[in-house]
Amino acid sequence: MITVASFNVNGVRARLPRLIEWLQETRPSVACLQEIKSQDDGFPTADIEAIGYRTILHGQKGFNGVAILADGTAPVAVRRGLDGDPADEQARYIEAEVFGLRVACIYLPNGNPQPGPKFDYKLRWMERLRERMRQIRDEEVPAIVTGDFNVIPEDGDVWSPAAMAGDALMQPESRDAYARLLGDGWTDAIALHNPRGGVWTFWDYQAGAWQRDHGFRIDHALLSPELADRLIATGVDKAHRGREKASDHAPVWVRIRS
DNA sequence: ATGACTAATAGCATTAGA
Repeated sequence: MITVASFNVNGVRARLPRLIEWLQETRPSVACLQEIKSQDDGFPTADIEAIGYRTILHGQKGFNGVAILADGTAPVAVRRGLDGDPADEQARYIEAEVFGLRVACIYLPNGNPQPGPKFDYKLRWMERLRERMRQIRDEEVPAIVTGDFNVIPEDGDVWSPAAMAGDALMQPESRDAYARLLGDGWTDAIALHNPRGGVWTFWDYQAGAWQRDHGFRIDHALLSPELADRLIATGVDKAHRGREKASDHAPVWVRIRS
């Protein structure tokens, strides 16, 4: 079996003890990290190699940044960044081959406040992502696109649709763009296994959101048709959100047949 | 009605997050 996990760590250096213990406790085959907030130079590669993981990165100073870790083997990078906007310098996409899978790790733009240039950037980025995902789909390979999508797909994916109504994460334009990805043949693995919703992957640091279970589902795992057939299980490592100095996201994972 | 909290920077206040 192969487990592919995704974890928005909200700063890899600030999160290093939590990240190391999560890797050791759950031992995913592949771990996709977002918001490492680190350049390649500052990434704690040695600490991660010391527990048996190899890393490839698309880093950036201060913000964003994505990485793919693999247990005992080095992921082979396929690309960093998306086509369609040469001026875009934000590190939000990395894609690799590992364990016979194509794995894309994404950190989709938040888009707040909306309307505005950040929301426009989000929607453009989603169209660029769609183009790449259509290319991957057309290769007919077992593939997973996972990470922080910053989209609440349905009202059942948020503790209070009313409280979040004005947020970029659940605007109709954001949801429609996400739905188009699924319409191209990708399967939302966590939604498939939780059809009634009510599963959260993010709880804000503010207003006691964790204690009140005021969360939403924005970290997703999308499977190509060739991989969806091999899906065994999905999960959210919710308990890790409640630990000391936790990220505001919990890790999510899918387990597939080898 | 508002704000709440956290991380990174080369800024000890500001930006960004979601």
